[in-house]
Amino acid sequence: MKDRYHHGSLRQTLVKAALATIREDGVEKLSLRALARRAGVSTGAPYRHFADREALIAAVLTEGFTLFNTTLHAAHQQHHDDLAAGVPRAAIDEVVSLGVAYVRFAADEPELFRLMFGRTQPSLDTSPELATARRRAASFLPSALKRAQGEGTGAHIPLAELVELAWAAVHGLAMLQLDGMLPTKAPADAEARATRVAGRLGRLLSEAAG
Amino acid sequence: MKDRYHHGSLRQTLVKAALATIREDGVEKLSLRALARRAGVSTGAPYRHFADREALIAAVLTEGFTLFNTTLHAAHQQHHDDLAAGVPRAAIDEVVSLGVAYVRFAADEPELFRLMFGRTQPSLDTSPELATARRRAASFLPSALKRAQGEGTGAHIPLAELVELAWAAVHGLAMLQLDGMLPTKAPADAEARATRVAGRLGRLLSEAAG
DNA sequence: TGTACATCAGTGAACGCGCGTTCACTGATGTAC
DNA sequence: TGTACATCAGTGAACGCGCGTTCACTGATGTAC
Repeated sequence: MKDRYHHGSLRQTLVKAALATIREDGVEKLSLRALARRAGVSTGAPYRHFADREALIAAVLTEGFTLFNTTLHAAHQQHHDDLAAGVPRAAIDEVVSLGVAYVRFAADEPELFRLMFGRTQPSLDTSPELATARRRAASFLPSALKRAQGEGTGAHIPLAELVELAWAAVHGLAMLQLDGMLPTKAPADAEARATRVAGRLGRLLSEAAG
Repeated sequence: MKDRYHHGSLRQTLVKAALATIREDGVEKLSLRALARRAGVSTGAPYRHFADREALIAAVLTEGFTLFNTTLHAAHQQHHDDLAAGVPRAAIDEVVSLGVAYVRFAADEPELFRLMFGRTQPSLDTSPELATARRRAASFLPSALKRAQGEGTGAHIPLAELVELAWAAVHGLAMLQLDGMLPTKAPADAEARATRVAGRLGRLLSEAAG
């Protein structure tokens, strides 16, 4: 594989290598030359597969949102049976799970998360796959919250407002932890805090409804 | 001033120019060479005042937190009289004002805010002024929330938990708006949303207390 | 008040670096006959 | 099945860039006498 003139799957290899580099050093450090080196390929090779650096980043971003969506979807699935069975408070529990999964993803993938939710070059949003993945990521919380309203939780608050509040809380927690603004000794602390905050918010919303 | 061999206040000029550059293009684009050019001074001159690029950034960061603290302090002051007079709900109103001021600052100073709350080089935290300014910034919300608890709002929730929740919500809102994740047509939208979310959170906490 | 001198701020050329991107090329692959 | 040829992936040298940082220097400033 290393010796062949034609690599065979360079595009994929480059995206993987880019992901690894970003995980290690962040996007700023990502360079096509270093990437080519890492992939064992010449300087010009990446340009066969990506128009420029931005295009490569867009591909990584898409990959990132796909991973994120997988995580959130797993959190959703966890509650699938309870939801189907109409177990009381199943939906608000789902919201909490989504929140915890969100924060956990940020903690597990700090650089990727920062890239995904950082300053967005407008040029990056030309890719339709990326737009789709982005939209899907933004859909989990609203639909779970809508279900929660069906259970009566926060039913008196407009859905859009509920989404703003919950998303902000979860996103802020993720960010503050990434930035070390909250005292976090162990990774377990992050998880515990996410559970605590999401749970608290869920309870506040439930109480207010009753 | 431009013609003199000795600039006279180059250090200050450089920090100002750095702030301006960051506002325009973000930290990544900040280069000492460009800065020297902007200040009308030779390439080597900045090194009279800053050991390296990092040191300059630390100075800008300190400036940034000072501005931030001024904003938050103003929001606090606005409620000073009501607090002193023991007006009911004065403290929770103060919390809401702080939240709105926080989000407004982020909207007004997107790049600076990103820098302040972004990935922190450990090397940046050697400056004691910066550490002080950081600590002060982190103190407004906790002390206002403590006063709110005195009024009964969220009194049954541990203060630390209250701080986590409120800070996360406010910080997340600021970040999501910066990143364009929330539909924001006008700057006024940002302000309105901040008021809405902070107000909602305040009400949830008050209701839960009653 | 005037002079010598130390101090220190700013100069500008230079070093070395890694980058993004291009381009004429080479070598492998697959397809038409 | 074998051959000619088009296609396309990867090569590696080259261009031009801006950067951080250093250093021997020059010119201004202030201080001691």
